[in-house]
Amino acid sequence: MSGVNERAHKAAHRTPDYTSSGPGDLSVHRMPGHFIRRLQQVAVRLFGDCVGPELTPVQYAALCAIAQTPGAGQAALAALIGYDRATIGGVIDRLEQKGWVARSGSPEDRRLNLLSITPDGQAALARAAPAVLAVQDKLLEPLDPQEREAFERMCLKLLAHHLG
Amino acid sequence: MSGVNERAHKAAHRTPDYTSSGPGDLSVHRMPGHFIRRLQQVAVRLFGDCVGPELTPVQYAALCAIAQTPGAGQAALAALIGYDRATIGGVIDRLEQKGWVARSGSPEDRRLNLLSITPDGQAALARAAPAVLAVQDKLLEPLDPQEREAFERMCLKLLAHHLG
DNA sequence: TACGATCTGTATGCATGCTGTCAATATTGC
DNA sequence: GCAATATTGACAGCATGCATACAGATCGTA
Repeated sequence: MSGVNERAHKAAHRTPDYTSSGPGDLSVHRMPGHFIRRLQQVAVRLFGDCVGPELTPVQYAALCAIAQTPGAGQAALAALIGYDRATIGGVIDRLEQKGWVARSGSPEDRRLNLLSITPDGQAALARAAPAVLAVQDKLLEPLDPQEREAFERMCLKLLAHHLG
Repeated sequence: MSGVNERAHKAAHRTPDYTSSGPGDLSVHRMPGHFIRRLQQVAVRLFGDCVGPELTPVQYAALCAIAQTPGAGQAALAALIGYDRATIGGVIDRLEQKGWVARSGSPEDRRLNLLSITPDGQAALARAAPAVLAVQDKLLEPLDPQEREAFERMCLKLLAHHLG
């Protein structure tokens, strides 16, 4: 195990939650919102462990979306992956700084920053893809195939309800 | 619907994901890690909508843990709810600034900041509790009782595997 | 008892994330 | 054609989160 998020991880080892909390527990440890928070924490740590520090989950999602939707503006990109317009700016900044993404103005609409992936960006994406897929597998590792299918189906159901 | 996270929420409405993405989609929209990320986003937005801006999810969890574990230091508190030692400091700062939490040194171990909840903090906690419970319910609203049980069980299974 | 290992809180730096605001630019209604 | 409106990207501000490093304090042990 790498040192990513070592403190929070070690900390979690010291709590008895998640393995034996009793039915009378009214604290945060019984709340789905807290589960999701901790799962997000786990997923980010796994991503760092498997993919490495050169690409964050957010940057991967953005790079992926840019590759699949060439010529989109920042707002359109944010819409695609559910980010905020204010957040995506900094993400693109960092991807641009690495030379993986290029901004170019649009002649038709001078407000837009048309985004495109560079060859280096393509290479980085291809390099990271296997590890990213491995993360998804490790994440759901303790679930059997039926449970995985059910988990993903319920996640999609929740997202469709709250976002759709 | 309140205006919390309006931009990302409106953005999400414009994407066809989560309702009709085809089986050949290799993008981020098929990845459990991305689902969890979006669910976390939804949960935070629901929390803001139901509880209000005076208490964040993180602050609620911390306040809750302090109320249940009086006399714990910051590191112990962080371990209880899975935060980082470096993060909890700022959270406590803000709770202390609101007058809901008090720091006091320990005579036995002068490194420790013993944490305790104030009467105002107790009141804030009691005020927020119903809304926080409502958030959990709204979050899993689209799932029937069996699905909710299964979802929570699988979350706990995942967390026990990755943290335990 | 001295000393090294460990623990605690803090500070810094980086990366998300969201709110509110703003200027520039398009679009629409009249 | 022009005024009201909407959209876009940028910026400031606040709140997580984590890695790293540091100083003070404690603990285990030789």
